[in-house]
Amino acid sequence: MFMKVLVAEDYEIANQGIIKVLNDKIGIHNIEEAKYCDDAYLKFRKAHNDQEVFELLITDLSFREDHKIQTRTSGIELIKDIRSIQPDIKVIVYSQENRPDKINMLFEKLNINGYVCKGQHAIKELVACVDGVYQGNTVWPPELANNSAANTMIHLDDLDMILLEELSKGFTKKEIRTKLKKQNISPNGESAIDKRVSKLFDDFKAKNTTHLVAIVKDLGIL
Amino acid sequence: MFMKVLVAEDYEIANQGIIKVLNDKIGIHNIEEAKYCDDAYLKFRKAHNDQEVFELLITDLSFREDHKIQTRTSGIELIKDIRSIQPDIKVIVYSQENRPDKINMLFEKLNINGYVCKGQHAIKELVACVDGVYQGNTVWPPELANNSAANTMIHLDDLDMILLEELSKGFTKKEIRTKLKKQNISPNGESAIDKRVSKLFDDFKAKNTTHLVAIVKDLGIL
DNA sequence: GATCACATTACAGAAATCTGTATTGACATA
DNA sequence: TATGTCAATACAGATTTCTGTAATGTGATC
Repeated sequence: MFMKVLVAEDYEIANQGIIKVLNDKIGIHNIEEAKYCDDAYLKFRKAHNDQEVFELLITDLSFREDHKIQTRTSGIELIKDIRSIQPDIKVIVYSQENRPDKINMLFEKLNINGYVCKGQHAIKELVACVDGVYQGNTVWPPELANNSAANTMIHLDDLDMILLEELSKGFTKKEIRTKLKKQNISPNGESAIDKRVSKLFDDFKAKNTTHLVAIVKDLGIL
Repeated sequence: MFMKVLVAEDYEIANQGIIKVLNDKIGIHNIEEAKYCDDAYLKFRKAHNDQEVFELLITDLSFREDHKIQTRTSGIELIKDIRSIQPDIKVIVYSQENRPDKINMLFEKLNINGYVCKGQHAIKELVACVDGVYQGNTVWPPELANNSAANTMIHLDDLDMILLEELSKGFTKKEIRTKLKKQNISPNGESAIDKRVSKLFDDFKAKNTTHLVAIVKDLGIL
């Protein structure tokens, strides 16, 4: 089993809960906790420098902001930063998030190893997840495993994401086209962009750009 | 002090945490708990019918959905339903939400008596809040009390909310105008609507409708 | 009653959106 | 090589957005 684990979670109670589960149900005792992303990153760096690396990171996604100024404000940044130094570290996300698109994104873009939804059965799920990840598996939350949601999901490529992002920032399609040309991203023709956006309308059943952005915001894609 | 309290919160751990605080720190022992809004409503109704009314409701805002089909899915509906039967019941919201606009809305529209943010100092805040509410005060979370945020906040009236809502659903301004006329909501002239939306652009520093909707979605106003 | 401030309304025009059709080029397959 | 498919592109138009100006109405104040 994992020998050394880092837990990043800002709510003290949840943090202690995770540690207790790792202790009692799995028998992991070498655990460090952090209430802030930056704090977690520092502990990770120290362990890495001391050649006593963490084998598993369990982290929340959203960290409440308070008086302490943080350079990292979300678990996503934390994961990216840590993985850039130690690519083989296993990562389990423990979060409130239950939107399929977003969870899917975590597995696809960040290559996380497991996901546990905060909720009524979090303890059982967490134990199963840690076990599974230790055995080298990718552990999806039960709500999404074998679920058509992940398969029938609308696939958005980088250009789609750029378009959604820029549109939500209020840029016109002409402005976006100019930006794309500057950055040598193709396609960047007028009609190609129009068609892409129209396809997004179809995918999300949106009536117009405003509706589209509202929908993807609700889905948590943006 | 309050003699009978109803706690609605879907996470068992948090639920127990609230009860423990009420027990240990305030000395309230007649407490009922509910993990679902509907369940909370039923317990409320039963107590009301039995003439053993609750004096205080402590509720979360968001309730995770699971296999049980619920008619009420948010604390907001629960509060409205309960207040429609027993208008003088005191209500404290205990939630993750930390967006000033939304919290402000709870006080203004729902007339809640207190608000406690889930977080690092929730215990202390909850105790102070229950005390304050018992003394007849309205208790804002410390982050917002005496804070300019509440005062400098952009004031949105019903029409503003309708416009934001309809725009986010992808309706054109012409369609919205027609709707407003049908429902006898004024103003509903072309230019009045245009001007309202333009004012929203100014308020939220939005470039266009799409940008506006993205901003208010991020702020949680929609 | 006169005046001022303010909100609603009407109208108008430039810009952007959205939806078509038609053409071109790249690529895989027979 | 020939063919079919798909994406990118060009172009066009009808609709909507967004921003002005000007006219009208309403309510408060002197």
